[in-house]
Amino acid sequence: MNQATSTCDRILDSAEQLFAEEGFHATSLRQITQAAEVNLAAVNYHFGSKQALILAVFRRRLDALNRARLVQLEQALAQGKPPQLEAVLEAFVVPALAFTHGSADAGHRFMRILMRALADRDEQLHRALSAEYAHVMQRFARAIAEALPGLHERDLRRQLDFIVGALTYTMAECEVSDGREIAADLVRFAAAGLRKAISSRTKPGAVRTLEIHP
Amino acid sequence: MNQATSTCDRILDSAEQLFAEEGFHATSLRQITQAAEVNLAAVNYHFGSKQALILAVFRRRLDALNRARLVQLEQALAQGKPPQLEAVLEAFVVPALAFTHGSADAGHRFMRILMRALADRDEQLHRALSAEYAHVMQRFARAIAEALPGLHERDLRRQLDFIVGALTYTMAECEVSDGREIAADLVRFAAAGLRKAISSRTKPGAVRTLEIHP
DNA sequence: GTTCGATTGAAACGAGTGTTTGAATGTTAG
DNA sequence: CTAACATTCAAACACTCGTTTCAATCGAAC
Repeated sequence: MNQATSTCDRILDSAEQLFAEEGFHATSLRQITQAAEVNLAAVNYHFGSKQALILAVFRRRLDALNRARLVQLEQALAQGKPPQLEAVLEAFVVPALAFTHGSADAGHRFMRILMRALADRDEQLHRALSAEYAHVMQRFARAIAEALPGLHERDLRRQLDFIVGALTYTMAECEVSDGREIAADLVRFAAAGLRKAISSRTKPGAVRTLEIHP
Repeated sequence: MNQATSTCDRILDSAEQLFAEEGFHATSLRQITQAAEVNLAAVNYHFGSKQALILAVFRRRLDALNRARLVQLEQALAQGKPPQLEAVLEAFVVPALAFTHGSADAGHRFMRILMRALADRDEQLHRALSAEYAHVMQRFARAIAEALPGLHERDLRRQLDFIVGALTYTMAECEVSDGREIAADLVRFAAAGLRKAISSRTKPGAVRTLEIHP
């Protein structure tokens, strides 16, 4: 509203960076406002409280990330009647490393924040996370169920947790430059795991199975 | 040294529980000492500092966990010349939910702490974690390489990260009672992913592949 | 120019933090 | 018993935290 970047945005940028580096509780408002070159009281004036700032930092990126995921998912669904499993998984994984709005490693930073939030037991933050994610996860679960008929929804939900865990941990831990390669590996890894889940679940006694991956 | 549980142990128990529920930075020494019914100064007397207490909480469980993993891995390796992939993965996954020394959900609690530590950027804690884990991970990587000849070590390391992420996230997030079932699913999931990785990497152009799971 | 609302600024508030201190207490060996 | 040591205790230390307050400043509408 005034200069190159508004006070609100400068606070959000600095908070995002410091939260990723130090954590939510370990980062003080004085660190944030000093890095953002704004007054200490600006945080409580614009956001109300530190907790509200944390949520705001979250929503800004998570909205964009999940929107990008859904867009790519629609593209995948539009291409084939029974959607290609790999295309669905790519729609979930690839935007996680490509949605960087600002600097090049903003995605990496945010993944670190996301992992902190998942590890955190903060109720309010957890509920806000679920609210953002529940719709998206359900949409992807449905798409995967279409691509892999025969997989029970209850099992599917757990497999999705595996993928979320692997994605979040790996993206937060590894080098930024390897992002694309990691995503490709994870898609392959997850696709194989999902296909095995269906064949094992439908025939639990069969140890010798045969799979064809088109 | 004196009663049913020593001061040190009571501090470690209370700290572990509170760290899992609230996080490292969000938990104060006064909360811990009050829950443990010991004097505030006891922490600094017995452990030196809060940071040292965090490391102590960690080492106590992680040592036992990784020791149990290696024992089960040796059993798996002793059974077959080329080790069974599923047996190797079980040796990594199952102890994570079975190593509970004290109360029934101690393992669940510790997984939450472990996830916090992985998310945390604290250098000292991270180095301590690597020191505990590096040896174990290398041992498992070698075992998996034996079970799956043809898989490059560089790729294997990344697949292991996927498994660690999936295990930590799922164990920390889900119900305690589902532990055994989750472990079985994760082993199946990971085994399929690893087998696909080797076949995809050796023949990168081949989209139509065939797999037999003995 | 004046008025009014929104924003920024410097300073203080009260509460909570990890840590230290020094005396009191318990425990063991000579 | 007593000396020496390890442990516990209550109190205080110096500091940082998130939040609040109130005056100063800005920007437009009248």
